[in-house]
Amino acid sequence: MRILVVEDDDRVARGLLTALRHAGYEVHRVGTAAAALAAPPADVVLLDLGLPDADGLDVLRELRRRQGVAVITVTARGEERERVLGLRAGADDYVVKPFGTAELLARIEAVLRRTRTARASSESSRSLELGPLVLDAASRTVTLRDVPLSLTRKEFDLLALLVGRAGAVVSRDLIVDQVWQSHWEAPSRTLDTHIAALRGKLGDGVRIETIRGVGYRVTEA
Amino acid sequence: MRILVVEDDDRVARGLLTALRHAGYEVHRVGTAAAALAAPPADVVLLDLGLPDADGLDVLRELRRRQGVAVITVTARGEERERVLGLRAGADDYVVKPFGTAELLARIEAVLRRTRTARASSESSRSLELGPLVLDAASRTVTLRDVPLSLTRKEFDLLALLVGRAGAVVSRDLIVDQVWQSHWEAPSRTLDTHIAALRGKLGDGVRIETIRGVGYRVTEA
DNA sequence: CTTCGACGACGAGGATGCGCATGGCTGGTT
DNA sequence: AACCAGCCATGCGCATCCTCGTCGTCGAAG
Repeated sequence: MRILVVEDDDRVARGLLTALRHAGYEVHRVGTAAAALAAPPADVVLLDLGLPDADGLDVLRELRRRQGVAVITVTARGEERERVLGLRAGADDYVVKPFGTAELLARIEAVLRRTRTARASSESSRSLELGPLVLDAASRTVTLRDVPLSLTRKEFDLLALLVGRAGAVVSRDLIVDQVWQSHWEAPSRTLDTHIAALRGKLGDGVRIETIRGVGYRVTEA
Repeated sequence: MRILVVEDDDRVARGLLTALRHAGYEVHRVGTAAAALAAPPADVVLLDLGLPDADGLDVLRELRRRQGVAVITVTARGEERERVLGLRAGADDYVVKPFGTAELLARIEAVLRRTRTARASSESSRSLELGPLVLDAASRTVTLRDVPLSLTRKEFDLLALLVGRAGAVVSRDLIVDQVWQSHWEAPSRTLDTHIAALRGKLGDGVRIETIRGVGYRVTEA
């Protein structure tokens, strides 16, 4: 597993490299945004949002465009706005300075675990089918009986996850983990809302069953 | 087939090892509870409940937590209380000292026969079968003679546990431990209620026997 | 046969989890 | 600068499920 560290502070960077290499990763380090975009491909990018030569968010968006790379942002304490912007721009997770090695490694492993299936499937087929429903990951398009559907981002991610495990029950926890990163604790009706939206747009054609107390399951109608 | 013998008495242990090895089993022996839990995985554990360094029942419960291992308890004559407690804690069978080699081998084979299907299926697909009953863990679906059944959450968990150990007695305590975590103390008719619901939905086709004072056992009708 | 303990049947009460509608917020768009 | 689509939080209503008490019944032991 290769990790790219984008960090301008030499001291911080050196500590990171030592810890990560010690954990068995292959690590490269760059200090500028330009170098980050030019660096060899990695599986995970540790991105400091406080870079000198460019807005870290631009780097993040560009990295996000390249499929299959996971991004963890690094921000200084208190810069909550930066963190949120990072997540919205597509970061998979974040850590706040100062952070411990154990926490960082845990988050790296969690992100890798989350993105493994996505990465594996994105390298092989990239298109899912379930009866009259066809889902193309590359173009993020959905057709139902050859009629294109217009889904929002969350709706697409949610449907892709469910169709990817069609026939099996997908727990609410897992859905929140994958579609929304950072599993929030507070019970919320947000997931239900998106499920309802999907049911509305899919009409019949695909059934989304509720498994009370567990999660959801999609089956061919 | 690997057998783990947990026995502190050297003389008894030596006799067991000889007999079991002669019967063609691969046998390991430990003399303490701690060593038992640290030992390499086995298919059957012969557990002496009269251990010096810990309550044998604790060992039993921990072993039971590891799927696919069968446990036969060994107790001294007359310690009826121990035997019942052992069964309640999830033992598959028991022998009473002093016992003959023939009886022991017969019980081991019987236990292995009972648990084979459960072990094999748990390692391959996660779907359980018992005669006309098919239970799929991933989709949480149940069919009886190809007719889908609608079970509630507790009902499904309960049935899965029972079918997973089909043919063996599953103690009430163990059921409460697994299906409801945190064993409640107050005697309550909750478990009976769910058993009754299952019996109603399964009709014939599957028998759920009551073992008074111990637990339940499911068998093909 | 009697007695005792455990289980089965049943029926509320309460708890839980979900669907849905609404309103505020934010980032992107024209 | 104003607008708008998408997203998230909240609250209420409802259906379902779980729980638990009581009583009747049955099996086992003496």
